Amino acid sequence: MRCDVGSAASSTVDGDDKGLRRDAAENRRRLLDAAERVFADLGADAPMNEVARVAGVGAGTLYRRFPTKQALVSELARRLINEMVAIAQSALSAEDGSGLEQMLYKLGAVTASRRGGLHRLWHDEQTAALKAEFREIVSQLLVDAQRNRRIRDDVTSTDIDLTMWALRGIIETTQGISSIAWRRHLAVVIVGMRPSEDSLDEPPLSEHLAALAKTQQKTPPSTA
Amino acid sequence: MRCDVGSAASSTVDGDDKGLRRDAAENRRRLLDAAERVFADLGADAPMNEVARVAGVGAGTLYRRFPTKQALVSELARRLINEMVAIAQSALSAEDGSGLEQMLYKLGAVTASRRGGLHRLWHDEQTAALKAEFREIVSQLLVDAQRNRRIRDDVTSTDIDLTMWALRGIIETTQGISSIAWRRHLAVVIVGMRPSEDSLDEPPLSEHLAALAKTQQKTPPSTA
Amino acid sequence: MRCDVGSAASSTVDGDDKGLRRDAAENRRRLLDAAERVFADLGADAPMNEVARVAGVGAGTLYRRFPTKQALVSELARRLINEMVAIAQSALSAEDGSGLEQMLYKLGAVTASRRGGLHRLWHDEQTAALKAEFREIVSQLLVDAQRNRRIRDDVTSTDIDLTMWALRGIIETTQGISSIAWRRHLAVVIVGMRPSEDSLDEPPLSEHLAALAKTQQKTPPSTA
Amino acid sequence: MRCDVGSAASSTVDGDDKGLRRDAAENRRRLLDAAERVFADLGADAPMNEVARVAGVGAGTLYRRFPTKQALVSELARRLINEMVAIAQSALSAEDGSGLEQMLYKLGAVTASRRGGLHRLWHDEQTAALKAEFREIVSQLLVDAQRNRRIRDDVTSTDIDLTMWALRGIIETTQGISSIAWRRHLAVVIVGMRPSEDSLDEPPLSEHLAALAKTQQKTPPSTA
DNA sequence: AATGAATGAGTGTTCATTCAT
DNA sequence: TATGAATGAACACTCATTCAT
Repeated sequence: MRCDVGSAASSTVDGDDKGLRRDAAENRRRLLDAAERVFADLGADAPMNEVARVAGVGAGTLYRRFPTKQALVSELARRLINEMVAIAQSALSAEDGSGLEQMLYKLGAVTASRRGGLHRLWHDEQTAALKAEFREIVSQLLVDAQRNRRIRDDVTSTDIDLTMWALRGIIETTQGISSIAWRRHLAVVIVGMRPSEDSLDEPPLSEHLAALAKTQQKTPPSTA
Repeated sequence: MRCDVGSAASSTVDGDDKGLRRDAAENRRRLLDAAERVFADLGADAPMNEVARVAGVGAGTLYRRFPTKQALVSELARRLINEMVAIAQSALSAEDGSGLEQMLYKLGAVTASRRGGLHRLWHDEQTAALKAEFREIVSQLLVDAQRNRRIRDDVTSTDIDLTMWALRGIIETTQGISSIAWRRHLAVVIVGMRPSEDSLDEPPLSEHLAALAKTQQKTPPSTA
Repeated sequence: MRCDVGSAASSTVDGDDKGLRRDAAENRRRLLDAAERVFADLGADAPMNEVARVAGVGAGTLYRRFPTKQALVSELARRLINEMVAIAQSALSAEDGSGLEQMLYKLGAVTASRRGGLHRLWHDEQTAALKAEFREIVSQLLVDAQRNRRIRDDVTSTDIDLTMWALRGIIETTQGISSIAWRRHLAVVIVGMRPSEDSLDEPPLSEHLAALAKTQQKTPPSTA
Repeated sequence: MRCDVGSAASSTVDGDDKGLRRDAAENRRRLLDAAERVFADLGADAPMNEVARVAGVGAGTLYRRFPTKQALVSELARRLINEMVAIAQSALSAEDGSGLEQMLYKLGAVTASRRGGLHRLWHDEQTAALKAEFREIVSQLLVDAQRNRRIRDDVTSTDIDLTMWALRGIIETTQGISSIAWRRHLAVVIVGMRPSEDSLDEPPLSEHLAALAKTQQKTPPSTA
């Protein structure tokens, strides 16, 4: 029951093909799609030659478009986060505060269709601005959900981050077993975030980070 | 004097050194400890030579004990699951039904301390028997928790699997940022599993798998 | 309309653009100038694409004019020797026998301004005729200098060759350190060539070559 | 009439094989000799694989001994300068002031036997200390020669540097034509350095460098 | 005719694995 | 039996050259 989604990857949200001749632009898209599939199937350390082969071009062409493997991976990250931003934005139109939940389900689906080694993508430096944009929208969705009493007040937007990373963990583990196992976990998590009398006994990640930042301000940076 | 014990899986944490001379057994342990540290520090594609170096032996000795890198990694998986079994067993002694929750927190801590790329270990064929043993205990813990009204009745043991995989996803992503971020998520999940009036709108993974198994029985296996 | 003029070598500095449309001729000159600059800056293994880029043309245009990199390099050699011939000719007008010395200083300056990896150019087959022309003039200059008692009689024109190669060695080594270090060595060499009582204890290169030629006549050529 | 001197390279002056097993030490020497021959035949950008092939080992063995190509080249440089130092030292024993001249002839012979791409070796950073040692000895030889009236007083030790670089230029150009052509040029240069009434009209390199250093002290370094 | 995108063999380098000592 | 040197198949990346537009 292998599911080579394949063409689903083509409908992405990126506009950086400007300034390229037609065939070059098409090649660029072909390369990115191939990379997505190859990294999905073989993991993040799949050979660049394999990406080129699947895209049906020579290695040189791949390197003409993406000067290093890292650049290719970064571009995949950018495409992914672009998609995430678009999903989050479209969730803003929900009027009953359910936008956050809608978004999470859609993000899970997108992540599952990009089964590949997306581990380190989140921390890619190149996408900082995009991630900030994404977080901004998530914050709005969260406030909206809380105002509508769908999500408890002590949930923070870092909890949404954790949830996405959690779903990724499940998706990676259940590859080839079930492509929707993550939905069950998300259902549990959403119930856990609903207003209730049970207290959340752990502080949110944001507090850890704040504490960490404060520590680093006091101690002189080790420059290592 | 090959030591491919394989199915002889016992529930001791490090019980497979029997049949080896004392020094050889110690060598074996040293190698596994070194591998754990090296994979944690350098990632799963750390060189075998580095493992040997840290263990203080020659590469040949490492390969005498573990004939391939995969064998070494599998053995790490076995050790990890052994530890998980031990943790689960010790949680059985809780009398108020909180054993499941205790276990999850402890498993998270163990996973976080094994930061290395243990992604695919869960599906390692060699550990099937151990995993069955682990699942058996988890089932008991779950029943116990449900009998004590700490966990809602429609939670299944596959939900515990999902939770562990979710924690792994978070741990991998937050490496170097926070070593306890996963605890917050676990708190949310546990609240989500508490008896409540909110329904879980998604079927558990076990149902997917059952459906899948039924399908595969009908279709002749593709032998691929 | 290939332009492999080859043996039609004239003594003009840039005379091989005849038969090309005006713009093509200009393109050709632009390419050669670009190549000179690029090889000077980046060394002899600078990429052809860089040459094209600096020339402001596409790679295809470069390859239309010079079918291989070697062809481009050979043409640079031809240009250089053309320049050398011109310098030698203009030195013929000195009336006091100092033409040879003037020429050597000017050749050094030209070589220093072509810092690029022009090592093997001297032996390029394409320039044999030009080199013969150059040697002819050098012989005249040498005779003139000897007649004027500026150069001792046992100096041969191969000594002038050696001197030029020596200057090239210095120029290559002192690149970026000093662009005129070679002048000092040339001054020493010229003093060494002045009539004096000190004997030159080594036979000139011409004798080695004569001996070599005689040997090869006896032994049948190995056809390898 | 190719002359694969070959084994002449083995009698070098280096003692860095200590701490290696016998076979490894032999391999190391084999690799250096092979590198010398390969770089001589194919130029400095000969493939590392070719060096390994000629040495009769795998690529990995070459890289075990020399972690980068640069390291291999540097080691060749070190061996060469070591030899030069030894030659210079042995020239110190001449009692009539002819040591400098003896040294130059011997250095020429050594350079000619290392026909390969020795261009950049002289400026290799790793050998600064060795070069200082060499220069120190050359200074002594020069003073000695001047005291014995064999060399004029306005010759400086940078003139000896220039002479060596000049010989290298000749040797590279005359490869395969004559292996001793450089001797004639050296004879001319030595006569040019003998005490005479002809003045050297150019300042020595040392003055250029001093001027350059002074300039750089005044202008703030451009950090480029 | 000019362009520059595409090609693919080749380069330096790494690392799982083998084997002589 | 333990060692670590040797191996050679990859891998990321480059560049001379070709060819569709």
